Amino acid sequence: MAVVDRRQQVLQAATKSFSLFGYKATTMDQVAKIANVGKGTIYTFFTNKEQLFDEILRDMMTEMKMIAEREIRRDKPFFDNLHRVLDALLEFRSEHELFIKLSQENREFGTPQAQEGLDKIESVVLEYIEREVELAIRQGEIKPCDPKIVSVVMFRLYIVLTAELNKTHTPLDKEQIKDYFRLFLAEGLAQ
Amino acid sequence: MAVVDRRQQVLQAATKSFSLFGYKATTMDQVAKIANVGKGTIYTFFTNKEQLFDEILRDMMTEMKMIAEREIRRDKPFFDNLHRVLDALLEFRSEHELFIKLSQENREFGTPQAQEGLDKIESVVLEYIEREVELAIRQGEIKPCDPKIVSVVMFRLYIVLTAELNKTHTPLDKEQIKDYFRLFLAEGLAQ
DNA sequence: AATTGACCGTATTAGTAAAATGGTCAGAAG
DNA sequence: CTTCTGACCATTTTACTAATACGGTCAATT
Repeated sequence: MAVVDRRQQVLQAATKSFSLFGYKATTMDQVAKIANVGKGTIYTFFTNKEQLFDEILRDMMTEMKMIAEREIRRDKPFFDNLHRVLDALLEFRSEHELFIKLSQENREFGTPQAQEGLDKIESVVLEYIEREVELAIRQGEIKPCDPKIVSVVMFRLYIVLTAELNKTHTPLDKEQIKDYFRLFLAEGLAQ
Repeated sequence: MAVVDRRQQVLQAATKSFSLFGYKATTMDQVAKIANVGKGTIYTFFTNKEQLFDEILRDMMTEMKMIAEREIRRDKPFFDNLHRVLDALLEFRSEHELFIKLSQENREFGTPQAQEGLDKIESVVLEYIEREVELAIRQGEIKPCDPKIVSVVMFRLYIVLTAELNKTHTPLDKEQIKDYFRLFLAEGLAQ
């Protein structure tokens, strides 16, 4: 069995366990067991638990970035691109599971590593959105505004529509999420 | 000293303590001391700590409702009223202090009573916004949409602009908050 | 050379005694 | 008699300690 395979096995097992049980409740013994690997093997690829977690987050963000890049057409309007990226991201439930589990762990236990992980994801996503918003402003596609504020609002709107709303409301389907994104961000409520 | 005065003293002292230290860190001995009252006196007006807390929340919500009612002119447009109410509410820092302390307590310690209190406030506010949004839809002032979703989004937008943003951004002043409220809710970003 | 799991020191949890807190009420104050 | 109070009680929370679990290592094994 090649080296890459074992490394990948560990990575997959850890991703599964972090998504299922969160950071704290995931033990290295457990990861080794799921990966069908001796515990020591993990430490030939990753210096420690935190670094393993970090690598998973990095991979997740890389994949999300790839999804976004793949959907963005520079010749198309900003809101077209936004909806296409949104659409593609909404298909990737696996990324969301880890994100949602970390949110939950952070709320319930306040695990610092969960908080740090979420902050890292958020800052990367916000940076990305911010650059796109800046571009859209320069190209006159959207009104002049502070990209920092707009990116935060867009991100929170995404969280509200995909996750928070589900506590009191039946979950929205993909089309509804996109419709409300358009309503609030593009058109506004006013008749 | 009249009965009402003592009751009011207790209420004021408790509000102060809850706002300053949160629910859990507020002891009945402390409230009695601040109010210059024997501990037993508190229990002549309030059955227990939770009920005292509840009454304070109720008072707070009543005052917020009064502020809203005072600003709403039924003959004026929806967004006019929205901005006037927002403006008036943003002036009342005292209400916000308790709200912000409870948010913090909930995040840091997960005190159940803090969570319950916040939920209560949220549900009352959401109900209020929902009714207003329904009315605005019926009068054709805003586009047809689910009032439940719109009220949640409006509430979260308020939280983001007044509180969450301050972690990474210099706090917005009242005018900026109103501007962004208009931008996202009324007009939309699209040129 | 790559892999492993028993092993080590430290961090977390469970268990318990001590302290603090919510709530009561007999008696003091008016 | 009515109002108010703080010492008192039962229960919860905290501080301390012993037991367990965990992250990480490395000599032995494949």
